[in-house]
Amino acid sequence: MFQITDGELKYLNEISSEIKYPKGQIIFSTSQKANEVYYIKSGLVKIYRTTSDGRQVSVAIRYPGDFIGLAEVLSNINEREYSAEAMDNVSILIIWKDGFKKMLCEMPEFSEKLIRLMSDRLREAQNTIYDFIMNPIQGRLAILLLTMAERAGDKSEDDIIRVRLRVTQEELACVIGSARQTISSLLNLLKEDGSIQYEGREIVGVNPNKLKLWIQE
Amino acid sequence: MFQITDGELKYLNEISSEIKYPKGQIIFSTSQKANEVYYIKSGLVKIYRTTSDGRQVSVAIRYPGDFIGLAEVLSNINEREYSAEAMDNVSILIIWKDGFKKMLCEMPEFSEKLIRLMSDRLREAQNTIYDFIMNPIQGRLAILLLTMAERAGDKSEDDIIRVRLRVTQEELACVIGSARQTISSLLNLLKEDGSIQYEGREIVGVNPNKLKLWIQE
DNA sequence: CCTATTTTGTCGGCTGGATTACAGTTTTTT
DNA sequence: AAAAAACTGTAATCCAGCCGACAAAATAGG
Repeated sequence: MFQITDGELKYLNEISSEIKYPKGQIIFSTSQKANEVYYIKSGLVKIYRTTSDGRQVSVAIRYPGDFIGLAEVLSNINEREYSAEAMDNVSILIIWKDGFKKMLCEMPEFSEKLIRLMSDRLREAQNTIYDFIMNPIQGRLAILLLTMAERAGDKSEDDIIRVRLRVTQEELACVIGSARQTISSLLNLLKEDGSIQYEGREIVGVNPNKLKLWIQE
Repeated sequence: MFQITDGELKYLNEISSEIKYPKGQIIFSTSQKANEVYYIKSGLVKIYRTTSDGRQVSVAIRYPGDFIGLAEVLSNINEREYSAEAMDNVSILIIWKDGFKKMLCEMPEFSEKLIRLMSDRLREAQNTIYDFIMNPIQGRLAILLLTMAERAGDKSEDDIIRVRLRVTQEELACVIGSARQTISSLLNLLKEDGSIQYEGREIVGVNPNKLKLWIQE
């Protein structure tokens, strides 16, 4: 998928400043002015909206190497539609709109790549919609854990992916539109089944092949 | 949102050929080669995938003025991930990949607009995900009818939107991930309520304000 | 115009998963 | 180290909405 080149990263570094957000900190939130985009150097970020009755609904999780806050800036929308929060200690480059747009003009290959990036994200979002329709909760959870592991973990020699996912059940529930208690039982089910290695409050390994058995295709 | 200029349309006409598809005809389908994009001149098109057990799941509906088949071409994917079917009698321009990419190079403003288009679509898809999590079936149905009316209907002097939506309940069910029978009762409920005007098998008018009362925000 | 096919209405039964409730556990704060 | 706060496990209850079944209506096709 999308990979930034060294040259592009160098350019980015010049026009941006690096900020570190501790776990739980809000990076931007709904209806703020959308004057900048961000590039994640390390850590996980959740994109979500808070509903009128106070619940959170997440529509995506972003990983190191991802841009966030792009959609509003590229659509020329003034206000953020979603909020972003650090799920970890996160290190981020903040890039002002004008600088970013200038970069797009000066580096046409980057601009081309950005079309591909947005296109990839659209396909990803459509697949999420598809998965929501097709899969009951276990399936959605399996898909989520699988993608999180693939993007945040290291493949080891056997086909188990080693990770260190410190995510609360509440957070998982928000992403797949479910209740915390349901996640609790399901995680233990997946653990028994050997689909995931789940120690204390941390997921430390997932077995993709076993997990996939839970997913409706 | 995205609007094509006369100049762009003229260019498109030169590099494309027009095809008419009767209702029900498949325009492209999953795992075919993705060598072209399409521009809808008239009619509605559903983007969907057929599941292993034969059901259809729709992830979007596209309207006149929309491109379809873009994501695979822009992501440089070889095979279609979704299928497209004419929901009406549809008139479409078919534009070959090479011609389209050439157009992107020759018309940089168009290329810029395309980024905005993909960005709009991503936001739209994210909102769909949000709505799926937040809304029970009535809400999703209300949202669907509202967007269909807004995009395929004409606003009349009062705030009722006049449309002519000949869509089966089955098709609506596929889009919101529900069962046909449920749609049947809900449509009649919305009709009684005055949210929609529903005669025979056709939706001929919707009242946005009343419909919105069914939607969780 | 008659027949075959597709679409719609309706109605119980059944169930996945939300909700409520509370106790136990781990982490953070003081 | 104690107290507070945040997170997790489990169990009982309840209901939105899926499913199956079938009759009625509309459309299409010959």
